[in-house]
Amino acid sequence: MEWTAEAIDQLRAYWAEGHSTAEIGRRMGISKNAVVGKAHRLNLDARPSPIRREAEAAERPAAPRRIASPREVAPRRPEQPSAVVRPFPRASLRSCCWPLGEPGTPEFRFCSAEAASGKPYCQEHASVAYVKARDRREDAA
DNA sequence: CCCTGATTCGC
DNA sequence: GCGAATCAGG
Repeated sequence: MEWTAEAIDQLRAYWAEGHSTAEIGRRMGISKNAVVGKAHRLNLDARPSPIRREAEAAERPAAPRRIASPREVAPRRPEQPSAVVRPFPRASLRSCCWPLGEPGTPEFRFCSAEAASGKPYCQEHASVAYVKARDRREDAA
């Protein structure tokens, strides 16, 4: 591509009109790379780029930015969340989550009896939930 | 897979 | 200086 003054004017005009690099390339019969390359060299206003170069961004920050004061700053302990919001106060007091009724109906609820220790179900439902493999044959799929 | 723009680098 | 190749996001 011979960048005559006319060609450069045309590029500037299209660029100023906000055409995409590919569109300018189409109109001028050149590649969009030629357009973007020339635009870059002419220091035309950069378009919002869709990309963000991780490689550069990741390499650069090695440059230490000295903004902190020379004085040493007391180590700041991150504030500990004082209370984690838990749906249940204590694992040991968990209530049975065996479903009762038809899901989606107003009657649907969970058993809510006190769960057997370490299990999500109360004693009664745990006995239903946990079946010895040997006794399960007739229920199997 | 289409689009976008930016950067790189051999020419 | 040029622009294809490549990258990276939509």
